[in-house]
Amino acid sequence: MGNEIQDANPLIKLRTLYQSLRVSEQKVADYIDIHPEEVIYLSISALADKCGVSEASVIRLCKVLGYDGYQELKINMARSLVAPVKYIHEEIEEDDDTDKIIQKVMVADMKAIEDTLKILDRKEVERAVNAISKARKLEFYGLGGSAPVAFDAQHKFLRHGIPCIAYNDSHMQIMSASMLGKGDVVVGISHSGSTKDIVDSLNIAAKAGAETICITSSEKSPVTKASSVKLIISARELSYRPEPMASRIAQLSVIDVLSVGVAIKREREVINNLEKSREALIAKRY
Amino acid sequence: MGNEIQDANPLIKLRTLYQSLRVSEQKVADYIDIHPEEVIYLSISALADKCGVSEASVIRLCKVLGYDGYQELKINMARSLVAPVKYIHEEIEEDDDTDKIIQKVMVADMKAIEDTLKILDRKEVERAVNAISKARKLEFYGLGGSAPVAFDAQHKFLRHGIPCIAYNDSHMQIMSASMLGKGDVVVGISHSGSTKDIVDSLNIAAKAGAETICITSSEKSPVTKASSVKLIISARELSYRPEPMASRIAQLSVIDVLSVGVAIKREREVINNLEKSREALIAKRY
DNA sequence: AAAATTCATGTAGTAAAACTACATATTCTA
DNA sequence: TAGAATATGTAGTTTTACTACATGAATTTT
Repeated sequence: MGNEIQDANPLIKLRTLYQSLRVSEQKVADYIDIHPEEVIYLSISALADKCGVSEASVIRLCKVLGYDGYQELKINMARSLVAPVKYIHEEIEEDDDTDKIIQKVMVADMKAIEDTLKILDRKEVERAVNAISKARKLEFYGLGGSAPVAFDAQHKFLRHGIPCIAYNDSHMQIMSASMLGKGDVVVGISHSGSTKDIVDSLNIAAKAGAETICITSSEKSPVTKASSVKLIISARELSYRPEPMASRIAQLSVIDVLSVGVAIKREREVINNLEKSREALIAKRY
Repeated sequence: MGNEIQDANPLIKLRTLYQSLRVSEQKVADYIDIHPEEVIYLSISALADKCGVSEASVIRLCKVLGYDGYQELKINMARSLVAPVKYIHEEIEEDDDTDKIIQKVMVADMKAIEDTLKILDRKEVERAVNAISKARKLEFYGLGGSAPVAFDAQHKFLRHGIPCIAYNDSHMQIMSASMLGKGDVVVGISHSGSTKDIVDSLNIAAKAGAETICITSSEKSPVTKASSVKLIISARELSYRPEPMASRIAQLSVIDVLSVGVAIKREREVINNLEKSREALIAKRY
């Protein structure tokens, strides 16, 4: 082991050194150049055979290229061969096959997180984490597609030992909001930022003295106006899907961020609480 | 040579099969997971030594992963390693600042989707889409952290006009499962793949004649055994968070895929149904 | 042009690596 | 606690990678 040039692309080296190679080595070089994909699965004897030369010549070639032996050549061949896949956001076409659909949908979901990562305001995240860490009571409000996000959040924070509840019933939301007070925290989740019931509940909660946080895709919207902490996510939806799918993924990722942020803040208690709930769940498993 | 799965990323395979590995194999898997760069230059005996197991165990691991032997594993490791992605999965440290936390958590979430994209079986997706498209009745079962995923799915498919319900109550799941019949479809969601109640419900549903689909991170697990269609997701969790977060993101992305897949299959009706439900919601907005 | 020298290549042998079959140990089950 | 099933290691075999050397071809020198 331990060669300095070992990370250079072997195929390129092969070509640059070609002229200085002996005839038998050139035969091997030729074969490798034409069948790189095959070579990485060949043994030295098999390759020598295919090229009509001796194993020794193959080894000599490896050394000339700067490798310690055939294994190292193969490994470096394999490394250089991978085609780095690029992920591009693409619209779904009606005649896409399953492969295409999987690719496009999942890439859109990834990009939603990537885009959100870029625009998410660090200061706002910090403010949200601080508020939640100290919360007496924590509530999540979501309707329709945002309801599962709210429940996901509830589940995460419950595990952290924070008194927490999620509502997807607008009446319950308003009722509960009116009973909040100082030190309580509400998180309203609305993709559009214009869900009337959520806005109402946030306003009521704020009036009652609670801290209001929103997660939304719309920077200037009724929901952001009604919130003191604004977590803005970004997601380019596939136009094929007229409803927000990618943004829900982004919302959940933001929940993850809050969850970890809070966890770190409450380190020690949290570790204990997680252990407790995990133990309680073991009986539910095989 | 000649294995069908050989192009899947071995590191990802390692993780999806981890739970089904023997202890000595897990030791090797751990080492590979932490030192992938080193392993591609190690001989089988050196690796066995470092892991404190026998060479035979290393070979067994290779075979479990679907390779013919250690050489093939190494080659495929090398091929998968090159991805010089700008986003790198990194563990959370206790003294990370907000910026770092946001970055690490969201990258972990993105990677979960990326990894899942790589291993998700196209054929299984197709089978799931076909079954759901024709389903008389569609049910989603999830408990704990998987419950929000089930509800998210319910929401999506309801919008597509498919009779659909999600349960996060194990009693309700079993009851409902027993009342299913031919033409009905059940989707069981379990990260670990070992949630007893979900497995029971799936078995009952299968006995009743329904098609059973699972979404899980564990390729060989009670849940996959109980399902005729297996959707395997991959997610490397941040060790800081002892519960699955990234995998839930991946699960949701798979739901998105199914949703779009089904939508395309049911093109015309779907568009109409979406219009209807959207109109019905407009009254709820400003 | 023959001898000497250098260089290219293959042969045969060796050490190590990869793999197999089996024996032993461990764990699970009844 | 016996028996079965499973997991793991041991020891032996085959294959691979590599080395040292021998042969032969090409080139140079006298």
